[in-house]
Amino acid sequence: MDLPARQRSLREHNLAVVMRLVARNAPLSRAAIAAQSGLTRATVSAIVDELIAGGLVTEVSPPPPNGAGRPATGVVLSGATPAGLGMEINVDYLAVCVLDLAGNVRHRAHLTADQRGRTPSQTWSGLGALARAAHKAAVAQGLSIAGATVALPGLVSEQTVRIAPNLGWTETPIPAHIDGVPLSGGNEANLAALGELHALPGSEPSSFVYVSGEIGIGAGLVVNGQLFTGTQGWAGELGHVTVDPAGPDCTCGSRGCLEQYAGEDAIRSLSGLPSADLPRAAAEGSPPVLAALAQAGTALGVALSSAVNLLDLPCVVLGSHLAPLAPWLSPAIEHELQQRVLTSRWSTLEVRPSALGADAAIIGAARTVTSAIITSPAPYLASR
Amino acid sequence: MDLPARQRSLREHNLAVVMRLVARNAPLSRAAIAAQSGLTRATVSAIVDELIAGGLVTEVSPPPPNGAGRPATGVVLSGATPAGLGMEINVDYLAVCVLDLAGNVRHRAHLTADQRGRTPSQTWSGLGALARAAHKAAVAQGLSIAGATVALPGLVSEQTVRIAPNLGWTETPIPAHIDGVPLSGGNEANLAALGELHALPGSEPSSFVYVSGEIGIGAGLVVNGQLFTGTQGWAGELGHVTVDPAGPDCTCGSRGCLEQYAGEDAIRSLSGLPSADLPRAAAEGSPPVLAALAQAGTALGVALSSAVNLLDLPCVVLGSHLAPLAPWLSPAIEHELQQRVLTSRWSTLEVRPSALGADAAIIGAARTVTSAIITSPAPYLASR
DNA sequence: CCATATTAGTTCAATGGCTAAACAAATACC
DNA sequence: GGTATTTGTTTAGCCATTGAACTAATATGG
Repeated sequence: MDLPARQRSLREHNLAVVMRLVARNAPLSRAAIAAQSGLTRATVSAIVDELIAGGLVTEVSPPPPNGAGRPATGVVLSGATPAGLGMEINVDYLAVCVLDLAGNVRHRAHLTADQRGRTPSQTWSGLGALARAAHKAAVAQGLSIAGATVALPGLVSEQTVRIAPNLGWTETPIPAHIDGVPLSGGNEANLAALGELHALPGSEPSSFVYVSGEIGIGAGLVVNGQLFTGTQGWAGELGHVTVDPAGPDCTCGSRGCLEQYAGEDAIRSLSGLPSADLPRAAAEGSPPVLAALAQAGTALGVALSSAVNLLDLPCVVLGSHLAPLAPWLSPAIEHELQQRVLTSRWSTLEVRPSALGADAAIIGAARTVTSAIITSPAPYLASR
Repeated sequence: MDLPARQRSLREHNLAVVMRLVARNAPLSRAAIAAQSGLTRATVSAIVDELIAGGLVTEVSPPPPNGAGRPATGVVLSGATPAGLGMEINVDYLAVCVLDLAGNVRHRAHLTADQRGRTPSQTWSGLGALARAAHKAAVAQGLSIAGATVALPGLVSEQTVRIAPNLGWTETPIPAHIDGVPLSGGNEANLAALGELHALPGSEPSSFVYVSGEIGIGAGLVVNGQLFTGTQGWAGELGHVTVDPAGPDCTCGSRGCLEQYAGEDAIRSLSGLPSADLPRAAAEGSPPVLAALAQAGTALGVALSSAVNLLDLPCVVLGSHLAPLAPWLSPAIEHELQQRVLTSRWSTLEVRPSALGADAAIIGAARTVTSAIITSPAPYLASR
């Protein structure tokens, strides 16, 4: 339902306008902020003072003068106070990072540990230990953790993991707090897509399908800079798009699903080398591995073409275990996209590997915390 | 880019809050609007006065008193001034309707005429004649047409029809005005989905994939009450989702596309009865037609399962030529959805025929005009 | 070196939209 | 007829933004 606008709504909205401008273009002088926002210099001055008092922005030394007039003071996002804690529970590892408001990773930890034989409670406990260490490190750097988000390999809604097949989890509650910090959870592919979005240089592309490939395959969908999650947050199940209706049975109960062709186990099975280091074998030119990757690429291309036809997304980002395999998967993917996407004659379809690699999910998770403050600074300021 | 908030922004926002409440729940007293919006009675009174002065709402007689206290005056959307003109160019017909602010169809006209042998200029001219007659009829009823939208069977972006294969159009500009009224254009499936959205009783479901089936197949995607159009407005190309990667060649250059299985020509070809009245033959139990519909339903189910897995949409609405065939298509569609959609165990997937039938696109098109006024009344008020 | 032009940032009074409280209007009930 | 209740209006105060004026800090030309 719509919220009524009040006098205070003006200041809240314009705090966010200024924060977003500074986040995109720092350093920016007050006069430049005024010019770009359309607010007056008087208003911007008052807003910047409020943000400085709240520890969200800071001033930097002016650049060398390049003309007549008073030198400008630069305003940048502060690296000094609020930070976001991003975490990931995956099949083979737990990971955490602390991201400050300016987007710098201030702490990072990774624990290789098989989660498959452990109860959810044991896993949350292990993650809690990493979180405590991260929290401590952040405080030692003068940061305060404003919130935490954990990336999970499954369907997540209403603070519950509905199913994470590769962890063996069903209807598992996500704790409300971790080490005293408010905690929320999200799907790994969605959070990794958010991380990728912010790692892109400057402008384009801000629409893409991020493919997260492990045993299962998921996708994070970003449309014009916004994550698309569907009705209940369950969009992006690329791994269960039908490649061939009469294809092999899938664990989901269907047949011919993409993950039966391009999931990690499927590629190993296709190559006949169950324990191969796939990127290494591909780089060495192993014929069965190259053949398996070409087949997987074709299947990915078919499924991604359907995704692009439905969603109008001009770019495919290959993440997780698919990222190091991108050189061998991309040709087949691109070929299928070119053949099967109706709009390929008007817009160039691009396939590229993840810029953030294995850190995409934890950075994207931390980003949900910092982005919330940038997008809506007023609640944070009010809570101090 | 974000717009700065100004003093006037408060009134603009709250005009829209009130309009939206009245649109959803008319009639509503000023006191009820205040209670539901969170604004004070004093503010609501001033806002309603401004809307009444602008001809956007009107007062109705109070209902019978049912307790102590002054009787309330009801506020409803006005049927008396602004209206939207919705139009459709389809292969076999042109259609127009005039929709008032309260959602009533005040004029409707349909002209059966094959557009396939005509130039775009001839088609625009024919549509212009219908528009003039509709405009005249609206004025005679005391309405003024605030804007016009035309539904087209193809890809539309930047006031241009990029391609409409079944009309034979390529890079065809949409005129800026029609009979002196500002004109914009949109994809038929998208506009029909908007029409369906507003035809739903009360609340659920506000997320669905509307399947528009003619020779080609398109889809309008509605997620939590919002139309999803993708990066450039080209989302929803369901007809070119791959059903079988090795299937028959498609005119788009791909193979195994859904419209080769479930398009109107494809169903006729499958049944071996090229000129059959499909709904009638199905009702009479014609074996080749029933077999063809079962196959088409299976193919629709495979493609729609992929769409639902990707988009998290719990409902399928069958429109255009598929609507009267729904009783025979739905069983196979539902079967495939149940088998192939990962989330089918948590949410009930529904298949149903269009509520608006052949009028979905023209009503949805007119709705873009009236919805813009309800959602943002301030520009309309300022222009009077 | 000084006066002028220019740009950045601050100060101040006016404006308008919302609010809370008080008031007026119109009913039901005892 | 008096009191309670609900609806709708009036009024003065508050606050966030604005435009104009002012102050601060530089470059440039005579």
